[in-house]
Amino acid sequence: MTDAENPRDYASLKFRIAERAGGLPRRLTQVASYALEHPDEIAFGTVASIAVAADVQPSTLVRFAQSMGYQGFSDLQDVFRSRLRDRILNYDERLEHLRQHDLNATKASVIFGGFSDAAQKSLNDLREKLDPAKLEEAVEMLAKADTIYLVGLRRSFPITSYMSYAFGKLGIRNHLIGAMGGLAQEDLSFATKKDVVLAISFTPYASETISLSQAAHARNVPIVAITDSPFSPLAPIARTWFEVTEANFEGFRSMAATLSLAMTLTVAVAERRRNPKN
Amino acid sequence: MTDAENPRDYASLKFRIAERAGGLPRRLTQVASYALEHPDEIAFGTVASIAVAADVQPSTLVRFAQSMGYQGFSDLQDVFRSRLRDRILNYDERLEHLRQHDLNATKASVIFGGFSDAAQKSLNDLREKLDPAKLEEAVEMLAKADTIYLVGLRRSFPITSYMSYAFGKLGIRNHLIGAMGGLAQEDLSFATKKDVVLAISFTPYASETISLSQAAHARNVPIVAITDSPFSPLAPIARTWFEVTEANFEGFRSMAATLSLAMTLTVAVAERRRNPKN
DNA sequence: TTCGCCATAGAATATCTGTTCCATTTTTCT
DNA sequence: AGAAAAATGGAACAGATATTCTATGGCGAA
Repeated sequence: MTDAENPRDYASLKFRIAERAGGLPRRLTQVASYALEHPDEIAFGTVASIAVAADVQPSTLVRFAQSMGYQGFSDLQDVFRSRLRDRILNYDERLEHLRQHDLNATKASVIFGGFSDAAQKSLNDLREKLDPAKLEEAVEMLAKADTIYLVGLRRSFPITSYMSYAFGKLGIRNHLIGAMGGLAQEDLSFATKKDVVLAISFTPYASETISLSQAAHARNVPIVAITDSPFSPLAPIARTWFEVTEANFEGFRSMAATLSLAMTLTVAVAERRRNPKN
Repeated sequence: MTDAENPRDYASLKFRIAERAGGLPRRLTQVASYALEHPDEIAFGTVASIAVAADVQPSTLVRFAQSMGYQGFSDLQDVFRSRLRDRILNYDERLEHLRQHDLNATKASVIFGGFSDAAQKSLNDLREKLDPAKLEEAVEMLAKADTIYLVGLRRSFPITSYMSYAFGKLGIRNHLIGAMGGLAQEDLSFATKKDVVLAISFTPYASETISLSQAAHARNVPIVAITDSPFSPLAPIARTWFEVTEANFEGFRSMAATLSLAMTLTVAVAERRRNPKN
């Protein structure tokens, strides 16, 4: 079985694992998937600790290593360690690697680079200017809300739909407005001043998002907004609002920063509800 | 001596070593300089092997670790290892870290930092391992498709809903499956081999996404998949698939990398349709 | 010098580590 | 359904590991 030649670098090993995993016994498959998912654990852990984490017997780990063609677990572990060594050590090589990639870069991979850059830049921007006090205020409002109404259309809809999903999982009552049905108006008209509207809209502001928010505002429903400019129609009516300017590539704006903020609000609100005040 | 709180991250430790190295006994100074010069030896080696390499006694290494405020060598070694494992810091570690530098860090802003780090890391990971050839193949398939069926539920739904929106704006015929209505099966059953299914699913794979994709595959509809492991049920049925592993913070996975890839596919497909072949 | 103190070397030790082995269960094939 | 083969769990074991301990060496102060 030991093919005499077995992978000494992580990439080949990963390939071999993926290749053989199909025809492997149950427990060994379990190890295989754990290994690919937690390579760092394999690199630094001990047989015992990994066994616990992967929920198998220590002996299974050894058998797995052997079935991949190694003499024992330690042998296989070396490969996982080499991955970490190489990664940090050759930072220069990494740049070189990127530069080479650029040479035979396809159109699509250039686009990917562009979007990734835009995402990174957006994240860095928001990190610099996000005001913790405002964040705190928004979390407080949302945590106290009876029901959270999520308003976002078009480009913002993925954000609100994510929040709705996450809030749902966390057991926080929420209402996703303007999904598909179209009868958004109806839903939002139930909102009272004990609820909170979280409105998300960017240039060019979807008119429905704005009119819905304004209507809610007219009925004294407090509003938290995420938007991209002090001139946004959401700014004047929101009790607190965040300015998030996403970088764009070829006219397509990133959503990374907004999403990061959305996740933060979601989790922080859940956290606040668990231990209020503080 | 043990200052009760001693560095748990490499940067702070490095600083402390440099700071104290001056007033240290001969042998300990020797260890200090060796440690700073060969950090990965410390991370990977054993007390015995490092002792030989640094030309000191094993016990000296232990004394060094203790003089830096750690309980023993293993304790100090953990810090050197943390440098290599690019794990996202968890909430407690982050709080601890910020306590020293940034005093007015609120709970929510700590969370925001965590999500931003997770997003950045995910993007970097994907940048390194995304294969341009695969990307090209997927773009080609999608560009030739009659209709693109977008399949993604739960956590993946924001992604597909974004793509549906963007494709729509670009005039590319697409069908968003499993939105809200629930009659997803119906929609997808119209797909033929001239269409393409773009399926997105991550652990734990939403059963409906999987069964829909399998049904389409059985009818010879080509599939492009975005998933997180070679063991994903989407991998074997997809004609081409992308492995995207998002970093997570406190159990909530980032979506930044997936989104970046999704935007790339969208724009690249539109581009390809405008100038085909190329 | 002589004393006292700290640093060091190196052996001793108790713990932990990877590996092996065998009985038991599960799967496969006839 | 029964027999053979494979896979698994769990304990046993030999070797390696980090740490502790003690004797020795070096150095400054009186």
